[in-house]
Amino acid sequence: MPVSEGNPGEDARARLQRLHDILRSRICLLDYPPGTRLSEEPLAAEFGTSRTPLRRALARLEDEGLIQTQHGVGTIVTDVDLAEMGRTYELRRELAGLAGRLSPVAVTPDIIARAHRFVARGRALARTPDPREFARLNMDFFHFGAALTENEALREASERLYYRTARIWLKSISRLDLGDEVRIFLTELEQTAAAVDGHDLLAAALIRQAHISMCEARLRA
Amino acid sequence: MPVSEGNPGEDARARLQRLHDILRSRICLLDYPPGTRLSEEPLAAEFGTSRTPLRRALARLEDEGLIQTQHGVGTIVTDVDLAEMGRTYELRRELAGLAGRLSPVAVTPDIIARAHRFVARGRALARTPDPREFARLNMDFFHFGAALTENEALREASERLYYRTARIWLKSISRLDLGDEVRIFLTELEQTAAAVDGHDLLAAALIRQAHISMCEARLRA
DNA sequence: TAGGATTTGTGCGTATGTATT
DNA sequence: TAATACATACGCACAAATCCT
Repeated sequence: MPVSEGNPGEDARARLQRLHDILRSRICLLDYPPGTRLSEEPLAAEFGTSRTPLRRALARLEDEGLIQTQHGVGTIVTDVDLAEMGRTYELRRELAGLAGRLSPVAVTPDIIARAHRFVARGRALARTPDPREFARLNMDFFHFGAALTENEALREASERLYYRTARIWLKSISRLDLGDEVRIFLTELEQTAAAVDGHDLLAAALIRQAHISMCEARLRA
Repeated sequence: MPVSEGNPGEDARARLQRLHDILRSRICLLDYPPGTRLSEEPLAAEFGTSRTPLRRALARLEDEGLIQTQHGVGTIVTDVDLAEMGRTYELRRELAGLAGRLSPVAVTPDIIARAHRFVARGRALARTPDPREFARLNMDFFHFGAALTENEALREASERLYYRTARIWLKSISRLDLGDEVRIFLTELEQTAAAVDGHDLLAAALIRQAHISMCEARLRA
Protein backbone atom coordinates (compact mmCIF):
# COMPACT_ATOMS: atom_id res chain seq x y z
CA MET A 1 0.00 0.00 0.00
CA PRO A 2 2.37 2.72 -1.17
CA VAL A 3 1.48 6.27 -0.25
CA SER A 4 4.42 7.76 -2.02
CA GLU A 5 2.63 10.63 -3.66
CA GLY A 6 0.62 13.51 -2.30
CA ASN A 7 -3.06 13.93 -2.93
CA PRO A 8 -3.52 17.10 -5.03
CA GLY A 9 -6.36 19.32 -3.98
CA GLU A 10 -6.43 17.75 -0.54
CA ASP A 11 -7.40 19.93 2.38
CA ALA A 12 -4.89 20.38 5.20
CA ARG A 13 -7.32 18.84 7.67
CA ALA A 14 -7.97 15.86 5.42
CA ARG A 15 -4.27 15.28 4.93
CA LEU A 16 -3.64 15.43 8.66
CA GLN A 17 -6.34 12.83 9.17
CA ARG A 18 -4.86 10.67 6.40
CA LEU A 19 -1.29 10.77 7.69
CA HIS A 20 -2.45 10.18 11.24
CA ASP A 21 -4.64 7.21 10.34
CA ILE A 22 -1.99 5.60 8.15
CA LEU A 23 0.71 5.93 10.79
CA ARG A 24 -1.63 4.72 13.52
CA SER A 25 -2.51 1.66 11.48
CA ARG A 26 1.13 0.88 10.84
CA ILE A 27 1.90 1.16 14.53
CA CYS A 28 -1.02 -1.03 15.54
CA LEU A 29 -0.42 -3.64 12.83
CA LEU A 30 3.20 -3.81 14.00
CA ASP A 31 4.64 -2.53 10.74
CA TYR A 32 6.35 -0.27 13.26
CA PRO A 33 6.77 -2.48 16.32
CA PRO A 34 7.39 -0.90 19.74
CA GLY A 35 10.85 0.64 19.86
CA THR A 36 10.95 1.50 16.16
CA ARG A 37 12.50 4.85 15.37
CA LEU A 38 10.43 6.93 12.99
CA SER A 39 12.44 9.61 11.20
CA GLU A 40 10.63 12.73 10.16
CA GLU A 41 12.50 13.43 6.96
CA PRO A 42 12.01 10.02 5.25
CA LEU A 43 8.36 9.88 6.31
CA ALA A 44 7.75 13.37 5.01
CA ALA A 45 9.37 12.37 1.73
CA GLU A 46 7.20 9.27 1.50
CA PHE A 47 4.03 11.30 1.93
CA GLY A 48 5.21 14.00 -0.43
CA THR A 49 5.16 16.83 2.12
CA SER A 50 7.67 18.77 4.13
CA ARG A 51 8.36 17.97 7.75
CA THR A 52 5.85 20.52 9.05
CA PRO A 53 2.56 18.74 8.24
CA LEU A 54 4.09 15.40 9.13
CA ARG A 55 5.09 16.75 12.53
CA ARG A 56 1.49 17.82 13.07
CA ALA A 57 0.43 14.17 12.65
CA LEU A 58 3.23 12.95 14.91
CA ALA A 59 2.13 15.47 17.53
CA ARG A 60 -1.32 13.92 17.63
CA LEU A 61 0.11 10.43 17.86
CA GLU A 62 2.28 11.57 20.75
CA ASP A 63 -0.72 13.06 22.55
CA GLU A 64 -2.43 9.70 22.08
CA GLY A 65 0.51 7.94 23.66
CA LEU A 66 1.50 5.88 20.62
CA ILE A 67 4.90 7.49 20.08
CA GLN A 68 7.32 9.56 22.08
CA THR A 69 9.69 12.17 20.69
CA GLN A 70 12.91 13.27 22.31
CA HIS A 71 14.98 16.20 21.24
CA GLY A 72 18.19 15.07 19.62
CA VAL A 73 17.28 11.39 19.83
CA GLY A 74 14.31 10.61 17.64
CA THR A 75 10.71 9.53 17.58
CA ILE A 76 10.16 6.13 19.13
CA VAL A 77 7.09 3.89 19.03
CA THR A 78 6.02 3.31 22.62
CA ASP A 79 5.42 0.01 24.33
CA VAL A 80 2.79 -0.66 26.98
CA ASP A 81 3.63 -2.40 30.20
CA LEU A 82 1.40 -5.13 31.51
CA ALA A 83 0.05 -3.12 34.45
CA GLU A 84 -1.09 -0.22 32.30
CA MET A 85 -2.58 -2.64 29.81
CA GLY A 86 -4.68 -4.20 32.56
CA ARG A 87 -6.11 -0.85 33.60
CA THR A 88 -6.81 0.14 30.04
CA TYR A 89 -8.56 -3.15 29.32
CA GLU A 90 -10.71 -2.70 32.41
CA LEU A 91 -11.89 0.64 31.12
CA ARG A 92 -12.37 -0.64 27.58
CA ARG A 93 -14.55 -3.39 28.97
CA GLU A 94 -16.76 -0.95 30.85
CA LEU A 95 -17.06 1.42 27.89
CA ALA A 96 -18.06 -1.49 25.67
CA GLY A 97 -20.90 -2.19 28.06
CA LEU A 98 -21.97 1.44 28.02
CA ALA A 99 -22.27 1.36 24.24
CA GLY A 100 -25.33 -0.84 24.66
CA ARG A 101 -26.98 1.44 27.18
CA LEU A 102 -26.04 4.96 26.08
CA SER A 103 -27.82 6.08 22.93
CA PRO A 104 -27.71 2.88 20.88
CA VAL A 105 -28.48 3.50 17.22
CA ALA A 106 -31.56 2.14 15.48
CA VAL A 107 -30.75 -1.20 13.88
CA THR A 108 -31.08 -0.95 10.11
CA PRO A 109 -30.92 -3.68 7.43
CA ASP A 110 -27.54 -2.27 6.51
CA ILE A 111 -26.19 -2.83 10.00
CA ILE A 112 -27.50 -6.40 9.98
CA ALA A 113 -25.89 -7.02 6.61
CA ARG A 114 -22.58 -5.67 7.83
CA ALA A 115 -22.69 -7.88 10.91
CA HIS A 116 -23.14 -10.94 8.73
CA ARG A 117 -20.36 -9.85 6.43
CA PHE A 118 -18.08 -9.90 9.46
CA VAL A 119 -19.15 -13.49 10.13
CA ALA A 120 -18.27 -14.37 6.54
CA ARG A 121 -14.88 -12.72 6.86
CA GLY A 122 -14.32 -14.53 10.15
CA ARG A 123 -15.09 -17.89 8.57
CA ALA A 124 -12.71 -17.18 5.72
CA LEU A 125 -10.05 -16.27 8.23
CA ALA A 126 -10.68 -19.48 10.19
CA ARG A 127 -9.89 -21.48 7.05
CA THR A 128 -6.54 -19.75 6.52
CA PRO A 129 -5.46 -18.09 9.76
CA ASP A 130 -3.09 -15.15 9.36
CA PRO A 131 -2.04 -12.80 12.19
CA ARG A 132 -2.11 -9.63 10.14
CA GLU A 133 -5.44 -10.36 8.51
CA PHE A 134 -6.75 -11.23 11.97
CA ALA A 135 -5.60 -7.88 13.29
CA ARG A 136 -7.19 -6.06 10.37
CA LEU A 137 -10.52 -7.84 10.87
CA ASN A 138 -10.39 -7.10 14.58
CA MET A 139 -9.80 -3.41 13.86
CA ASP A 140 -12.65 -3.25 11.35
CA PHE A 141 -14.95 -4.99 13.78
CA PHE A 142 -14.04 -2.52 16.49
CA HIS A 143 -15.13 0.34 14.26
CA PHE A 144 -18.36 -1.49 13.51
CA GLY A 145 -19.05 -1.83 17.22
CA ALA A 146 -18.23 1.81 17.88
CA ALA A 147 -20.75 2.85 15.23
CA LEU A 148 -23.53 1.18 17.22
CA THR A 149 -23.80 4.11 19.62
CA GLU A 150 -24.72 7.66 18.76
CA ASN A 151 -22.75 8.97 21.72
CA GLU A 152 -19.81 10.58 19.99
CA ALA A 153 -17.87 11.15 23.19
CA LEU A 154 -18.14 7.44 23.95
CA ARG A 155 -16.97 6.52 20.46
CA GLU A 156 -13.99 8.84 20.73
CA ALA A 157 -12.92 7.58 24.13
CA SER A 158 -13.31 3.95 23.07
CA GLU A 159 -11.26 4.52 19.95
CA ARG A 160 -8.45 6.13 21.89
CA LEU A 161 -8.31 3.18 24.25
CA TYR A 162 -8.59 0.60 21.51
CA TYR A 163 -5.62 1.94 19.59
CA ARG A 164 -3.69 2.31 22.80
CA THR A 165 -3.84 -1.46 23.43
CA ALA A 166 -4.34 -3.00 19.99
CA ARG A 167 -0.66 -3.60 19.34
CA ILE A 168 -0.16 -5.38 22.66
CA TRP A 169 -2.82 -7.82 21.63
CA LEU A 170 -1.26 -8.47 18.22
CA LYS A 171 2.20 -8.83 19.77
CA SER A 172 0.88 -11.51 22.11
CA ILE A 173 -0.89 -13.44 19.40
CA SER A 174 2.35 -15.23 18.57
CA ARG A 175 2.55 -16.50 22.16
CA LEU A 176 -0.99 -17.83 22.00
CA ASP A 177 -2.50 -20.34 19.63
CA LEU A 178 -3.57 -18.44 16.54
CA GLY A 179 -6.15 -21.06 15.54
CA ASP A 180 -7.78 -20.95 18.97
CA GLU A 181 -7.90 -17.16 18.96
CA VAL A 182 -9.47 -17.08 15.52
CA ARG A 183 -12.13 -19.58 16.56
CA ILE A 184 -12.93 -17.60 19.71
CA PHE A 185 -13.19 -14.42 17.70
CA LEU A 186 -15.43 -16.10 15.13
CA THR A 187 -17.74 -17.09 17.97
CA GLU A 188 -17.91 -13.45 19.05
CA LEU A 189 -18.75 -12.40 15.51
CA GLU A 190 -21.51 -15.00 15.25
CA GLN A 191 -22.97 -14.11 18.64
CA THR A 192 -22.91 -10.44 17.74
CA ALA A 193 -24.65 -11.08 14.43
CA ALA A 194 -27.36 -13.03 16.24
CA ALA A 195 -27.86 -10.18 18.71
CA VAL A 196 -28.01 -7.62 15.91
CA ASP A 197 -30.53 -9.82 14.08
CA GLY A 198 -32.74 -9.47 17.13
CA HIS A 199 -32.21 -5.69 17.21
CA ASP A 200 -30.67 -6.22 20.63
CA LEU A 201 -27.68 -3.90 20.87
CA LEU A 202 -27.54 -4.29 24.63
CA ALA A 203 -26.85 -7.97 24.10
CA ALA A 204 -24.26 -7.15 21.46
CA ALA A 205 -22.53 -4.84 23.91
CA LEU A 206 -22.58 -7.43 26.67
CA ILE A 207 -21.07 -10.00 24.33
CA ARG A 208 -18.28 -7.61 23.46
CA GLN A 209 -17.78 -6.79 27.11
CA ALA A 210 -17.45 -10.49 27.95
CA HIS A 211 -14.97 -11.12 25.17
CA ILE A 212 -12.81 -8.16 26.13
CA SER A 213 -12.71 -9.51 29.66
CA MET A 214 -11.79 -13.03 28.53
CA CYS A 215 -9.24 -11.76 26.05
CA GLU A 216 -7.50 -9.76 28.73
CA ALA A 217 -7.39 -12.86 30.96
CA ARG A 218 -5.76 -14.90 28.17
CA LEU A 219 -3.21 -12.15 27.56
CA ARG A 220 -2.35 -12.03 31.22
CA ALA A 221 -1.71 -15.79 31.37
CA MET B 1 -1.84 36.31 36.19
CA PRO B 2 0.62 37.62 33.57
CA VAL B 3 2.71 35.04 31.78
CA SER B 4 4.56 37.59 29.76
CA GLU B 5 8.02 36.14 30.03
CA GLY B 6 9.47 32.78 29.08
CA ASN B 7 10.78 30.34 31.61
CA PRO B 8 14.54 29.95 31.04
CA GLY B 9 15.87 26.43 31.20
CA GLU B 10 12.41 25.04 30.59
CA ASP B 11 12.11 21.81 28.65
CA ALA B 12 10.13 21.86 25.41
CA ARG B 13 7.72 19.28 26.80
CA ALA B 14 7.22 21.26 30.01
CA ARG B 15 6.56 24.43 28.06
CA LEU B 16 4.01 22.70 25.86
CA GLN B 17 2.23 21.46 28.96
CA ARG B 18 2.35 24.94 30.48
CA LEU B 19 0.99 26.75 27.42
CA HIS B 20 -1.68 24.11 26.93
CA ASP B 21 -2.86 24.18 30.53
CA ILE B 22 -2.93 27.98 30.68
CA LEU B 23 -4.91 28.29 27.46
CA ARG B 24 -7.26 25.50 28.50
CA SER B 25 -7.95 27.23 31.79
CA ARG B 26 -8.64 30.52 30.06
CA ILE B 27 -11.06 28.84 27.69
CA CYS B 28 -12.87 27.00 30.46
CA LEU B 29 -13.01 30.01 32.80
CA LEU B 30 -14.50 32.02 29.92
CA ASP B 31 -11.59 34.44 29.69
CA TYR B 32 -11.93 33.33 26.07
CA PRO B 33 -15.68 32.75 25.64
CA PRO B 34 -16.95 30.62 22.75
CA GLY B 35 -16.44 32.42 19.46
CA THR B 36 -13.34 34.29 20.59
CA ARG B 37 -10.63 34.54 17.96
CA LEU B 38 -7.19 33.63 19.28
CA SER B 39 -4.38 35.07 17.19
CA GLU B 40 -1.14 33.18 17.11
CA GLU B 41 1.24 36.11 16.93
CA PRO B 42 0.04 38.05 20.01
CA LEU B 43 -0.22 34.85 22.05
CA ALA B 44 3.27 33.78 21.05
CA ALA B 45 4.54 37.22 22.05
CA GLU B 46 2.79 36.99 25.41
CA PHE B 47 4.44 33.66 26.18
CA GLY B 48 7.81 34.80 24.90
CA THR B 49 8.10 32.22 22.13
CA SER B 50 7.79 32.15 18.41
CA ARG B 51 4.63 30.91 16.75
CA THR B 52 5.94 27.37 16.33
CA PRO B 53 5.73 26.15 19.94
CA LEU B 54 2.49 28.02 20.44
CA ARG B 55 0.99 26.26 17.44
CA ARG B 56 1.94 22.94 19.01
CA ALA B 57 -0.22 23.83 22.02
CA LEU B 58 -3.07 25.02 19.81
CA ALA B 59 -2.88 21.73 17.90
CA ARG B 60 -3.50 19.79 21.10
CA LEU B 61 -6.39 22.04 22.03
CA GLU B 62 -7.89 21.49 18.59
CA ASP B 63 -7.56 17.72 18.95
CA GLU B 64 -9.38 18.07 22.26
CA GLY B 65 -12.18 19.95 20.58
CA LEU B 66 -11.75 23.22 22.47
CA ILE B 67 -10.75 25.34 19.48
CA GLN B 68 -11.01 25.10 15.73
CA THR B 69 -8.58 26.58 13.26
CA GLN B 70 -9.45 27.52 9.71
CA HIS B 71 -6.92 28.46 7.11
CA GLY B 72 -7.20 32.13 6.27
CA VAL B 73 -9.79 32.84 8.94
CA GLY B 74 -8.38 32.29 12.37
CA THR B 75 -8.48 30.16 15.49
CA ILE B 76 -11.89 30.19 17.12
CA VAL B 77 -12.96 28.92 20.53
CA THR B 78 -15.65 26.31 19.95
CA ASP B 79 -19.07 26.18 21.48
CA VAL B 80 -20.93 23.02 22.47
CA ASP B 81 -24.48 22.42 21.42
CA LEU B 82 -27.00 21.12 23.91
CA ALA B 83 -27.35 17.68 22.32
CA GLU B 84 -23.64 16.96 22.40
CA MET B 85 -23.45 18.25 25.93
CA GLY B 86 -26.11 15.77 27.02
CA ARG B 87 -24.18 12.84 25.58
CA THR B 88 -20.95 14.01 27.11
CA TYR B 89 -22.56 14.45 30.50
CA GLU B 90 -24.00 10.93 30.29
CA LEU B 91 -20.54 9.54 29.76
CA ARG B 92 -18.99 11.74 32.44
CA ARG B 93 -21.57 10.45 34.86
CA GLU B 94 -20.74 6.82 34.09
CA LEU B 95 -17.00 7.40 34.29
CA ALA B 96 -17.43 9.08 37.66
CA GLY B 97 -19.10 5.92 38.90
CA LEU B 98 -16.30 3.76 37.54
CA ALA B 99 -13.76 5.75 39.52
CA GLY B 100 -15.14 4.17 42.66
CA ARG B 101 -14.96 0.64 41.32
CA LEU B 102 -11.84 0.59 39.16
CA SER B 103 -8.59 0.69 41.16
CA PRO B 104 -9.52 3.19 43.87
CA VAL B 105 -6.48 4.52 45.69
CA ALA B 106 -5.79 3.84 49.36
CA VAL B 107 -7.24 6.62 51.48
CA THR B 108 -4.45 8.46 53.30
CA PRO B 109 -4.63 11.17 55.95
CA ASP B 110 -3.52 13.61 53.27
CA ILE B 111 -6.52 12.76 51.11
CA ILE B 112 -8.85 13.23 54.05
CA ALA B 113 -7.26 16.58 54.86
CA ARG B 114 -7.63 17.72 51.27
CA ALA B 115 -11.30 16.72 51.23
CA HIS B 116 -11.94 18.85 54.29
CA ARG B 117 -10.03 21.75 52.83
CA PHE B 118 -12.48 21.67 49.94
CA VAL B 119 -15.34 21.90 52.41
CA ALA B 120 -13.69 24.94 53.96
CA ARG B 121 -13.24 26.57 50.56
CA GLY B 122 -16.86 25.76 49.74
CA ARG B 123 -18.09 27.43 52.92
CA ALA B 124 -16.01 30.51 52.21
CA LEU B 125 -17.48 30.62 48.73
CA ALA B 126 -21.01 30.29 50.11
CA ARG B 127 -20.44 33.45 52.17
CA THR B 128 -19.33 35.48 49.14
CA PRO B 129 -20.53 33.73 45.96
CA ASP B 130 -18.52 34.53 42.83
CA PRO B 131 -18.89 32.78 39.47
CA ARG B 132 -15.23 32.67 38.63
CA GLU B 133 -14.12 31.48 42.07
CA PHE B 134 -16.91 28.89 41.88
CA ALA B 135 -15.56 27.64 38.56
CA ARG B 136 -12.03 27.48 39.91
CA LEU B 137 -13.12 25.49 42.96
CA ASN B 138 -15.13 23.16 40.76
CA MET B 139 -12.09 22.57 38.57
CA ASP B 140 -9.82 21.90 41.53
CA PHE B 141 -12.37 19.51 43.00
CA PHE B 142 -12.57 17.66 39.72
CA HIS B 143 -8.82 17.05 39.82
CA PHE B 144 -9.13 15.86 43.42
CA GLY B 145 -11.78 13.36 42.38
CA ALA B 146 -9.74 12.14 39.42
CA ALA B 147 -6.81 11.47 41.74
CA LEU B 148 -8.94 8.97 43.69
CA THR B 149 -8.43 6.25 41.09
CA GLU B 150 -5.13 4.73 40.06
CA ASN B 151 -6.51 3.93 36.61
CA GLU B 152 -4.63 6.41 34.49
CA ALA B 153 -6.69 5.74 31.37
CA LEU B 154 -9.83 6.55 33.34
CA ARG B 155 -8.30 9.74 34.68
CA GLU B 156 -7.27 10.84 31.21
CA ALA B 157 -10.65 10.13 29.64
CA SER B 158 -12.49 11.88 32.49
CA GLU B 159 -10.27 14.92 32.20
CA ARG B 160 -10.88 15.21 28.46
CA LEU B 161 -14.61 15.09 29.00
CA TYR B 162 -14.56 17.48 31.93
CA TYR B 163 -12.76 20.20 30.03
CA ARG B 164 -14.98 19.60 27.06
CA THR B 165 -18.10 20.59 29.03
CA ALA B 166 -16.79 22.81 31.83
CA ARG B 167 -17.39 26.08 30.00
CA ILE B 168 -20.99 25.20 29.17
CA TRP B 169 -21.62 24.84 32.84
CA LEU B 170 -20.02 28.18 33.71
CA LYS B 171 -21.85 29.90 30.87
CA SER B 172 -25.16 28.65 32.24
CA ILE B 173 -24.46 29.69 35.79
CA SER B 174 -25.70 33.17 35.02
CA ARG B 175 -29.06 31.72 33.99
CA LEU B 176 -29.35 29.77 37.21
CA ASP B 177 -29.30 31.04 40.77
CA LEU B 178 -25.68 31.33 41.80
CA GLY B 179 -26.48 31.05 45.50
CA ASP B 180 -28.46 27.88 44.98
CA GLU B 181 -25.72 26.32 42.91
CA VAL B 182 -23.08 27.15 45.47
CA ARG B 183 -25.17 25.60 48.25
CA ILE B 184 -25.75 22.44 46.22
CA PHE B 185 -22.06 22.19 45.46
CA LEU B 186 -21.19 22.72 49.12
CA THR B 187 -23.47 19.80 49.97
CA GLU B 188 -21.56 17.64 47.49
CA LEU B 189 -18.28 18.67 49.08
CA GLU B 190 -19.54 17.83 52.54
CA GLN B 191 -20.97 14.49 51.49
CA THR B 192 -17.73 13.63 49.75
CA ALA B 193 -15.67 14.54 52.79
CA ALA B 194 -17.88 12.29 54.92
CA ALA B 195 -17.43 9.41 52.49
CA VAL B 196 -13.67 9.92 52.40
CA ASP B 197 -13.62 10.02 56.21
CA GLY B 198 -15.09 6.53 56.12
CA HIS B 199 -12.50 5.40 53.54
CA ASP B 200 -15.45 4.74 51.24
CA LEU B 201 -14.40 5.86 47.77
CA LEU B 202 -17.25 3.93 46.19
CA ALA B 203 -19.65 6.16 48.08
CA ALA B 204 -17.67 9.22 47.05
CA ALA B 205 -17.94 8.17 43.42
CA LEU B 206 -21.68 7.55 43.70
CA ILE B 207 -22.17 10.97 45.24
CA ARG B 208 -20.29 12.56 42.37
CA GLN B 209 -22.27 10.50 39.89
CA ALA B 210 -25.54 11.67 41.40
CA HIS B 211 -24.49 15.31 41.35
CA ILE B 212 -23.35 15.17 37.75
CA SER B 213 -26.73 13.72 36.85
CA MET B 214 -28.64 16.40 38.76
CA CYS B 215 -26.43 19.17 37.45
CA GLU B 216 -27.09 18.10 33.89
CA ALA B 217 -30.84 18.09 34.58
CA ARG B 218 -30.68 21.65 35.94
CA LEU B 219 -28.68 22.79 32.91
CA ARG B 220 -31.22 21.25 30.58
CA ALA B 221 -34.10 23.06 32.28
C1' DT C 1 37.39 13.42 26.55
C1' DA C 2 36.36 15.62 22.30
C1' DG C 3 34.26 16.11 18.06
C1' DG C 4 31.38 14.93 14.29
C1' DA C 5 27.00 12.88 12.69
C1' DT C 6 22.24 12.68 13.26
C1' DT C 7 17.82 13.97 15.04
C1' DT C 8 14.20 16.85 16.72
C1' DG C 9 13.00 21.83 18.06
C1' DT C 10 12.67 26.71 16.70
C1' DG C 11 12.13 31.02 14.09
C1' DC C 12 10.95 33.33 10.17
C1' DG C 13 9.88 34.43 5.37
C1' DT C 14 6.55 33.21 2.11
C1' DA C 15 2.40 30.82 0.14
C1' DT C 16 -2.34 30.31 0.35
C1' DG C 17 -6.96 30.89 1.73
C1' DT C 18 -10.82 34.05 3.39
C1' DA C 19 -13.45 38.17 4.18
C1' DT C 20 -14.26 42.85 3.28
C1' DT C 21 -14.48 47.03 0.70
C1' DT D 1 -15.45 41.93 -9.68
C1' DA D 2 -10.99 43.12 -8.20
C1' DA D 3 -7.95 44.61 -4.77
C1' DT D 4 -6.47 44.79 -0.16
C1' DA D 5 -5.83 43.20 4.49
C1' DC D 6 -5.01 39.65 7.51
C1' DA D 7 -5.10 35.00 9.18
C1' DT D 8 -3.21 30.30 9.25
C1' DA D 9 -0.27 26.70 6.61
C1' DC D 10 4.01 25.57 4.79
C1' DG D 11 9.00 24.89 3.81
C1' DC D 12 13.50 25.73 4.85
C1' DA D 13 17.64 27.04 7.32
C1' DC D 14 19.60 26.91 11.62
C1' DA D 15 19.87 25.92 16.79
C1' DA D 16 20.14 22.59 20.31
C1' DA D 17 20.41 18.01 22.17
C1' DT D 18 22.07 13.41 22.04
C1' DC D 19 24.87 9.52 20.64
C1' DC D 20 28.81 7.21 18.95
C1' DT D 21 33.47 6.89 17.69
